[in-house]
Amino acid sequence: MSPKTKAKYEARAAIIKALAHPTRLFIVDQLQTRKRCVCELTKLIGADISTVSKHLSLLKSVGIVHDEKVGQQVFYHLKTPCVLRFFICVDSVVKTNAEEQLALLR
Amino acid sequence: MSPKTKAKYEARAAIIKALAHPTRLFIVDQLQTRKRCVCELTKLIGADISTVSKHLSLLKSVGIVHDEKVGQQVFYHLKTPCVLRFFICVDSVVKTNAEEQLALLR
DNA sequence: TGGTTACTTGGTTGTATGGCCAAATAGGCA
DNA sequence: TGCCTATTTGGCCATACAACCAAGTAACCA
Repeated sequence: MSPKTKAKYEARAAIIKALAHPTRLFIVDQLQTRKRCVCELTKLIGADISTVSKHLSLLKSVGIVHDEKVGQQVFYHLKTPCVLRFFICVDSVVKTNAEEQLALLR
Repeated sequence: MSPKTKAKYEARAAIIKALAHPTRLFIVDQLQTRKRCVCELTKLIGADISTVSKHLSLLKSVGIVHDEKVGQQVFYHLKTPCVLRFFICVDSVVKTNAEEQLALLR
């Protein structure tokens, strides 16, 4: 693989890696409808606020979300809604896997 | 997050995680046109064959690729081409990031 | 059967990640 | 100013990942 090709796939992988965590997927899903502050997401997720903050800053660093400070709160919103369409594909893979598992038991 | 919700996002994350590596993204891209054997992919990638084999087995374990033994060779093919569409979105994120970087320099 | 090729698996090592706690920063309000 | 709330950052620890090498398995061929 040439250095140029490698760089291309590394750039892509960095973004996909940012999505490759259950909590961050949940966050993206929650931001689908509207922007939310860190405190709200923290309540929904049920983890330490520092953990949630780090997940958000990772999503922000790769350009998936954007943040906006309003008073003391920081609101995050989804910058690239196209990632949501991917979930449909992912869910179809999950479903197919489950069906194949079932088929093996028959 | 309820245990059920958590399980849903964990299942999704496992699949996305499998894609979150430059080599595996390259493999998926290569399998887009046709199935390929491990030896061919190994040459294209330029890593140890054991490394490539492990990447393939990970992709297989989450249901993204499928393998087929023909003589001594094992051919892998893409089972879920919908993942390719995601790359378009990912590339748009990469592009937007680059443009924003440029804008900052102006 | 013995050797060669293709691939997988096990072992080891270094590095990255994710979680929490604690401390630092920043904005509002009394 | 001083306190309270919201958020980020640093430190620490446990776990997971990726790479290579070496050894094991499987199919073909002489």
